[in-house]
Formats: sequence, structure tokens, C-alpha cells
Amino acid sequence: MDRLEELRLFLAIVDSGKFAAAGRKFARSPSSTTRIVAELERRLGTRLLQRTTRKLSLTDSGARLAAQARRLLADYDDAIDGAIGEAASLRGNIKLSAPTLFGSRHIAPLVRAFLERHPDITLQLALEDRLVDLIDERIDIALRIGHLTDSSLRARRVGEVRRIVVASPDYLKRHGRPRRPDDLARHHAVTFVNQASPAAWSFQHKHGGPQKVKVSSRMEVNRAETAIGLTRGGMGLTRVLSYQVAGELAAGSLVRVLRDYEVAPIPVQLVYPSARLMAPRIRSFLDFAAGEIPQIAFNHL
Amino acid sequence: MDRLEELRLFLAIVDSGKFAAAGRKFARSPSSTTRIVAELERRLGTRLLQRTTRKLSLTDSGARLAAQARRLLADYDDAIDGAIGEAASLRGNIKLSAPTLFGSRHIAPLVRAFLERHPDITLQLALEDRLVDLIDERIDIALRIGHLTDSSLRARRVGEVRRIVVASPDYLKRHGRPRRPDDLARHHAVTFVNQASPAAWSFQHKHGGPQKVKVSSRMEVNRAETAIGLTRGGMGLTRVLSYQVAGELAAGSLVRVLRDYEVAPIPVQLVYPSARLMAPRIRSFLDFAAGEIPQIAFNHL
DNA sequence: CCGATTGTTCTGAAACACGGAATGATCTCT
DNA sequence: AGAGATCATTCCGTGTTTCAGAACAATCGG
Repeated sequence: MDRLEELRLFLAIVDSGKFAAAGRKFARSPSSTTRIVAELERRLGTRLLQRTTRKLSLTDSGARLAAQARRLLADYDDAIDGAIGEAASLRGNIKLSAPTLFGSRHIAPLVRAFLERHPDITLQLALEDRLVDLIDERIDIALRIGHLTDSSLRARRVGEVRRIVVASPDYLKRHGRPRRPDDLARHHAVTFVNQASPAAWSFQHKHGGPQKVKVSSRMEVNRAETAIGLTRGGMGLTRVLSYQVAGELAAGSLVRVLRDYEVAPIPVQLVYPSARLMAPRIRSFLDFAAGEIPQIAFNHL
Repeated sequence: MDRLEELRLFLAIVDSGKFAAAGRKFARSPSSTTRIVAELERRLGTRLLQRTTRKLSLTDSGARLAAQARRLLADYDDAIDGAIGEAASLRGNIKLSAPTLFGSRHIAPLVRAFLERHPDITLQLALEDRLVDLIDERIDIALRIGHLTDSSLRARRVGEVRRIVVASPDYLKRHGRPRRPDDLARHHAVTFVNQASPAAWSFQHKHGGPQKVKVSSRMEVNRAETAIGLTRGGMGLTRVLSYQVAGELAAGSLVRVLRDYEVAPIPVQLVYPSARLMAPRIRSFLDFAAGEIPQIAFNHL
């Protein structure tokens, strides 16, 4: 027997003064009702209700327990109803994670628009370029560029990016435009290396197999912005993710080369732990972001 | 699933960080453990624990619920342990009922001795000559003189009394001593009448049948002490319960007559509602009183 | 004195919860 | 890097628990 249900039943008996009537309130037969009270009394080792077939009164122990039980049940209902209410409403906190550049450029404005629509939601945006563990860091949703490795996570695809090689127009004027990956041997490069971007550059052509080129770089950095800045200054070629230079390509300050040799695009995904019982605020943001991101971030390809 | 047990299990998981380990603490299989948490989450409509097979962390809702659950369970345990502890220990209140004269003369000293042995027990002694309802008045034990009629009550016999007819020595000297019930017609009587003592006097002799005599009384009172006082003053015969005049008979201030015609003795009993799950303090008093009363109250017969 | 109502006990039946096996995922040890 | 171990989860057959209804005992009102 449920320990709280039996207290509820006990209180119903105390209030109504009748076993059968109290039992009916809980859709219980009289036999069930009397058994439950008897069992509770046996467990406590004391009588709670002094009763004949016609009369009923509380013992001292019963009166004391009834008072405490009322408070207890109210507390329990508050706790449970609170949890349900909170879960069902668009309120609470959301913790996001995204790569720094993508996050500050695309996610931050998105978040701002979302928060304006939902005044009771707060949001933490953790911009990290390392691979964060969603469970450890208690992150609700992360934007990931790359294929999904963690099979316990769910994902929703919001776009794709390519690794592209770019250079400044004046650099290309001075050193010529590479036509094939092999040409890279005669070029300077600023390599951008981090956890997600290996040092070797991979290429592939429709009329040829995949190939990897070890680029001779005179400078290696671990921040994309820095590599891009140096490249704009004419220091050489660099390889970045397409979204990182969307503005520069549109403005003409950087030029995309070796386009025919680019490997398959990399998916951009919103990942989150398990789809079961997602809090509405999380689902709401997920739906919102999945609808907005393709428009604001990937209309450049 | 028990609503409190599931909270306990939930907290054990939170504390240990593992489903299986928490389940072991409650002698549950991992399958049972995961099912219970899933069901709780389904009921709340939100996820409480974000988990993979190796890692585990609380969601916001989970953290909040855990905090409330800890408090709630502590309160519940306090309430239950309190009830058990109170029931198991010799503490609390006892409510007694007894006839006024017997109560003030015999029960009160008995109570005093009992309370000296048990400092944590308090006791209310309700002296009433009417037939009180044990359930209505929430009385734990009543001393009753007479046969038990209420079948829902239990009783322990502690002695017996007789209805006896007495008079003062000087009255008998003046009016003669009655030898047979029929003689009463020539006597004066002070009749003591109340709920338990009918107006007619019953007699019975071993060599004759039972008979009832309507006594001509010049005075009728509803307090035994008053009738006894008047009888001692020589006003006539009266019929009382034997214990009520034990002292007077011993001192010789009253004389018992018609002894061979007395009807069967009336049992004196401690009655109490139901024997099931009697609180230890009640049982303790019952045992004490059942042992003492025969010695202190009935060594006069 | 009789019928109605109530708490209690008993018994067969149904719902429930349980544990073990199988699965997929992840960590650790060698 | 591979293999074993650990962990949460799902499915399914089974056993226990719990239930409702009937019979019963007690009490009260008419």
C-alpha cells in the first residue's frame, strides 16, 4: 500500500467519520478500506481510530498523526505540483553550448530574439571550442559542427558547412591561383589547427580519389579569427569553415579557391541528450532554433 | 509504486550517482530501478536525471525535487517514528472512568502509585455514575460494576461485589433485625436509586426462588454516600453495594442483614475497547490495576 | 423485535510489480 | 587497441499483492 495514499485515506476517514464513505472517495471497497487502516495500525503498533460499527473516534496517537499527515500531504502535493507546473510551462533556465565564433555571430542574436518572446525563460550560453560533455556540464542543447559520435545523443540537422581554402585577392595576384591540391606545395599557408581541424588538408575530386596534403605552413594558430585576419593581410592561404568567412567572401576581401576539390560538407547539428520527456522550454528553443538557423547562418552557400 | 519509496530511491540515485547501486540499497534489481524513475518522470512530465549509461546528472527540476524530497521524507519519518515511539513507550495520556465512590476510594490511590512508577504518563480520571460510552468519550479503560452488555468491549474481571442490606446497630435494636425479605414491610428504608440500582430489591434463598420486594421508603436519594450517612444515623435500612460500606461494617457502625438471601454477586470489571493493538501504557495500567484492585478493594468480603 | 447500516473477515480472481535475459553503450585494464 | 566489465534500458514470463464481492457480526432506529 502506498504510504501517502494510506494517509490520505486515513484523513478522509477522520473527516467523514465513516470508513465506507472515505473509501468511496478513493474508489475503494469497504473491505479494502478497513484492511488499509488495520495494516497502518499494525505497522505503527498502535490504534489510530477507536471504532465500533456505529461510532468512531480518534485516539491520541491518531489525532497527532492526522495533524502531521495533513501538513505532510500538503507539502508533497506542493512539491509534485510544483515540478509538474514548472515542467509544463515555458519557464526556467536553458543552458546552451556552441563554438565560439558561430555562437557569438549567430546564436547570440537568435537567443536574444527567443528570450524576447519568452519572458520567464533564462538562458546560459557557453561558448566553447572544445568538445564538451553534455551530461557532465548539464547542457541542454549544443550546436555541433561535425558528425555525431556520441550515440546516446539526439540531433537535429540545421545546415552544413564546408572546409574551404581562401586567400586574399592580392596574395593570389602575387602568387597565382592554385588549380589543384598539388599546387599547394608552391604556396604559403597559415594553418588553423584545433581539436576539430586536423593539420592535414583533405581534398577530393569527382574525377579522382581523395587525397591528403601536408601543407607547409610558416605559421600555425589555434584561433580561426586570427588565421583569417592574417590571410586577409595577404600572408597566404588558409583553410577554414565556410561560415567563418561568409562576410569576407561576400565583400570580396577573401577569395575561395580549389572549390572543385572540396570534400563532402560537414553537417551542423543541434544535439541534445535523449528526446524523451524533454522540458517544453527546451523543445521550444529547439524548434525555434531549428527554424531560424538555416536562414540566418547558411544563406551564404 | 509507493510515492515515498520512489522518492527515496530517487534520492539514493542522486547521492550514489548510480542506478544499480541505489537499487541494491533497496534490494531492487536494476530493471526495477530504472522503471520506477521512468514512471516518476512520466508522471511529472519532465526529466529529473540526465543520464547515459556511464554518467548521470540532475536536471533543474530534479535538483529542486531532490531538495524538497529530502525535507519531505524527513518529516514523514519523524511523524511515523513519533507515532511508533509514542506507541511503544510508556508515555502519553490515559483516560479512566470509574464510579464516583469506588473511584475516589480505590482507583485514585491506585493511580497515584502507578504514576509514581511511570513519570512520562499522565492520567485523567473521570468519575461518573452514569453509563459512559467509551468510544464517544475516548476513554481507555473504565471500571464497571455489573455484567458486560456491550459486546464490542473486552473486560478483565477484578473482583465482585454484592448488593447488601445494612442498618445501624441502634436502629436494629429499636426495630428488630429482619430475618426474611418479607419482614421488610415492617421496616423503614432509605432507598438509593440510580441508573445501575433499580428501586425494587431482589433476593434469593437457596431453599426458595428469587423474589422482588417493593420497599416502602420514606426517603430516596441518588447518592450512595448520602444514603449511607442517613442509615448510620439510624434512619432505617438501606441497600448498597458491599464495597461502599466496607469500612462501616468493619468498624461496626453498620450491620449487614438478610445475608442468606443475597442474590449472586455482581462482577467488577475493567473494560476497554478491543484488545487489538492496545497501547503499551494502556496495557501496563490494565495489568497493574488488575493485579492491585483485588487486594486493595476486595479483601473485605 | 426486525430491518437497515456499518465495520470486518474470507476467498477467488485480476492486476501489478518483479527479476532475469538480452541489448547497446561506455569505461578500464592489459 | 582490444577485450572484459559495468551500466542503464527494454522485453517478457511469472509470482505476489491487492482487490471486490459475499458472508458475517454488531449496532441502531423504528
